[in-house]
Amino acid sequence: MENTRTPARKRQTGAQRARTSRPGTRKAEGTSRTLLLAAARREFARRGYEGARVDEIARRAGVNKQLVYHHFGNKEDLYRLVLENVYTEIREKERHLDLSDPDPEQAMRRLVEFSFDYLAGNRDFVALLTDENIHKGRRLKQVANLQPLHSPLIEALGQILARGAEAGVFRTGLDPLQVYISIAGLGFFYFNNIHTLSAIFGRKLDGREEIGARRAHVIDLMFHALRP
Amino acid sequence: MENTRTPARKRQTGAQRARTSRPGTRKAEGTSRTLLLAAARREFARRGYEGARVDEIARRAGVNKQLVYHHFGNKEDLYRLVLENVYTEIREKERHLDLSDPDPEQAMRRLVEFSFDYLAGNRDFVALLTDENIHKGRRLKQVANLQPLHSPLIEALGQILARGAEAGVFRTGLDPLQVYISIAGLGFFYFNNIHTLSAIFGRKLDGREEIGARRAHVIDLMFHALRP
Amino acid sequence: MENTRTPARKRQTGAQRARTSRPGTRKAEGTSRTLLLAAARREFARRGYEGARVDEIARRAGVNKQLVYHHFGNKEDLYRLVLENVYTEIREKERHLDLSDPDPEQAMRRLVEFSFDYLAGNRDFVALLTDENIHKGRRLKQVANLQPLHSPLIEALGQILARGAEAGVFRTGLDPLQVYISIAGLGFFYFNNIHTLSAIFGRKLDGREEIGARRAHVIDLMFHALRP
Amino acid sequence: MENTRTPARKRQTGAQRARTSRPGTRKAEGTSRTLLLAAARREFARRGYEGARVDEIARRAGVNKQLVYHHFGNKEDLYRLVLENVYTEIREKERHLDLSDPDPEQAMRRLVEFSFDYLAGNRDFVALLTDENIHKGRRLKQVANLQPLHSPLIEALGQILARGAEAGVFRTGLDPLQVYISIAGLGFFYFNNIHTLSAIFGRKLDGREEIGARRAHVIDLMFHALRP
DNA sequence: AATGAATGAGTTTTCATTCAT
DNA sequence: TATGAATGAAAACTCATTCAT
Repeated sequence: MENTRTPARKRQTGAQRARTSRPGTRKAEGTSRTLLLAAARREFARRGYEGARVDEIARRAGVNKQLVYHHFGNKEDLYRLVLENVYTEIREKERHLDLSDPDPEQAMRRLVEFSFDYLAGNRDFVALLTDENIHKGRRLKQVANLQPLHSPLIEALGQILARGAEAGVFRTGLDPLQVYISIAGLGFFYFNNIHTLSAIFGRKLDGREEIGARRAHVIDLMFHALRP
Repeated sequence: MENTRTPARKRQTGAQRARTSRPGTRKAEGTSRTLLLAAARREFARRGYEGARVDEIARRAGVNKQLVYHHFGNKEDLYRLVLENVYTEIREKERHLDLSDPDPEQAMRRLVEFSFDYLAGNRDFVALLTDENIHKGRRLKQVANLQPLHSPLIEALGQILARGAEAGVFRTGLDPLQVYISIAGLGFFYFNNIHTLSAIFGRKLDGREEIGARRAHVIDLMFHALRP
Repeated sequence: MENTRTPARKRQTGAQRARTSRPGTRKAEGTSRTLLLAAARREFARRGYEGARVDEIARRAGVNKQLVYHHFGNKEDLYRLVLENVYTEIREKERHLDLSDPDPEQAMRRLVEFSFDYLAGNRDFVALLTDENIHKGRRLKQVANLQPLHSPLIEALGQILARGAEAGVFRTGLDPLQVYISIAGLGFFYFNNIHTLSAIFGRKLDGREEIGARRAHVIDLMFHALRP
Repeated sequence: MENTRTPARKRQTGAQRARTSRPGTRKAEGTSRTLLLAAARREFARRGYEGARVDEIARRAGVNKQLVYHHFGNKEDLYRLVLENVYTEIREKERHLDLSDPDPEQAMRRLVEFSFDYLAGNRDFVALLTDENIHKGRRLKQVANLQPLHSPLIEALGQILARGAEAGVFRTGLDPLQVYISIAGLGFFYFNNIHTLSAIFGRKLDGREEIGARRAHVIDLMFHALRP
């Protein structure tokens, strides 16, 4: 009854070729590609992978739809690339995050604030992450070089906790991974579920003030939770 | 070009009518409807609204596709009904949750554990909630009788916090809503993002043991955070 | 611009229904499927697999294009089915061909005439066969139950040759398979290449008279070739 | 867009020289054109006109796709040129075929062998011819100077038959055109349908030995058929 | 002569939904 | 209540061709 849909000649045209572009040769070099990537990110974040429309991505980028296929091969490859970029971006940000402050509380505050502020400012990231999880992370797994991505962060967090414990400002016996997930979760859930939470509690949570209140609460909560 | 393909509340024909079935008339009374509802819930949770297929829902329920339309009108109405059911379900559970324990710490523990365990045991709920948020909660808003749904819970939580503060076991000045969101978020993020977190940290978090560790951490974290 | 279906030829189901209606079952039972199959056969024969248009097949069948996918899954599966049918058809015809005439010359004449006349009357078969060969028979190989298809025919031909040799009317030492291929080839090439041959020799070969001349020549040639 | 029939025709080489970093070397002279023509022939033969891809032709020739349009105008013109070349080629070969041997049997043998061997060695020709026929020879008709192409051959064959009849080695009353078609058909069908025949009879016919057997059979058959 | 970027016009395929029984 | 057949609208994707350099 069902049709065996064979992609058959899938091909990964364009995408590969376009990646090795040399700047300077053409003035519009990479422009349409960049525009498309940005539009794709937005569309995928807004509607999810299935809900996103290639047509709409092209329209938003202001270019012809076929360029999507020319540059990225197909919808799924484009999605994967967006995912990869989004992760690379946050990784870069994290890398530039100075957690080596001699004061462990200061370092911790910086981490918690960064985590919250990044999510607040990059709702696309939240949405993409979430949609990817609905699909069981299938596509993310196909993105290379991700495993060692956050490990340094966890390590840094472990050192902060250790230094804090030594200094007597943090309690001991905490798993850095769990703490990291908690820090992330306290902000993530708020932004991810901001619409249903608003609906259920009859209180629009998306305002500047409300977000500020949440931010304060998260910082406060974490610090109290880490006290010895 | 907006793709609002389905004129929102097109009609709630048939569906509503069918709900009030008279018992005793047919042996399979309500069966196909129930089967469809369960199948729909699973399919929507697994693939999101856009990714879900009406065909697949019917197939999973083992009935003819047309019955979907017969019982529920259309895909969106079915989705809304699933959403409503899912919320009604957790509301029921919460209602039966006894938070009136004279010991505020006991009551709090009960709430935190319930929150975590419910999410752990109802991944469908997590997924549906998340997908609904991707769509900005549009559909949830159309579900009636939801606003006052969780207010009692927030109230109860407020009382627990108050009693705990009075008893000197919790600190004061905490916004019950923020606390509630934190409790939920600490578990929700873990389950919602379990696939990407597993991929990124190279550690499968979906095992019984790992979930247990997370549960302990969440309880521990909350209690430390609430200490005076 | 798609096939704006004019109400005029929207469907002539009335006539069709009257033709194949069986009381008790569904009126249009299998009708659209049959119509599509016939249209597909024609379209594939006329344009080759790649040149054929699903749109056109549906238009010719007088049904909605999506029925193609409903009934056959996709273009390639439909093609495969057409191929299978075409082979089944000739197999049936061959099966009913009585080659057991005690007179081996009579039997041989029957075979040669049948072979030529079948190709003359089923240009679709010629075209489909040829297109399939351009694609290296890839699809035909996927059609089940084809290997033992013509073996009986070769066997029968072998017996005719043997009986003829015994009776002194045919020479000996002939490989039945080669003879079969020759018989088929003498007609096939003519019909397959009728257009280019006409162009090259400036003589339209597609007329009734020309075909008759070719037929006579083939029979004559084969009989002379088989003489002792 | 007119095409040049002379393969070695010189064209402007300024830009070309600029590209090949060594001004003065004309090694690439006309190369891309020739490469494209060869690639096109192969691609058209392998996939048919509709199945052939301009992209693939350029890729196989190792040049930019736009050169196809630069040199040949468009896909169809390129196809026509390939067709023309292919015919010119066989015409050249036939022209060099010495059929004036005083011994008519010798001349006939030469013709039959040439016909078979040419098809055996130029499968591209077989495929192109066949595809062209699927399209009813439309394009071939547009190729100039083809009508009188084979007439000399038919004439020569007529003379061979006449001399043979006179010498008592061939029978009389044979139409040279029919004989020619038979000679061609006996080989053509074998090569054209080699894949489906192999599939149907479960015997791979593409081996050196099998082809040799077919060759012997064809010669044998023709000579027996021509006997008085 | 040569190229990479871009595009218009299809083409297959998908999918929610309705029809007729 | 239940079903198989059919369909409209749109989706992803393809491909020959042109543009600008």
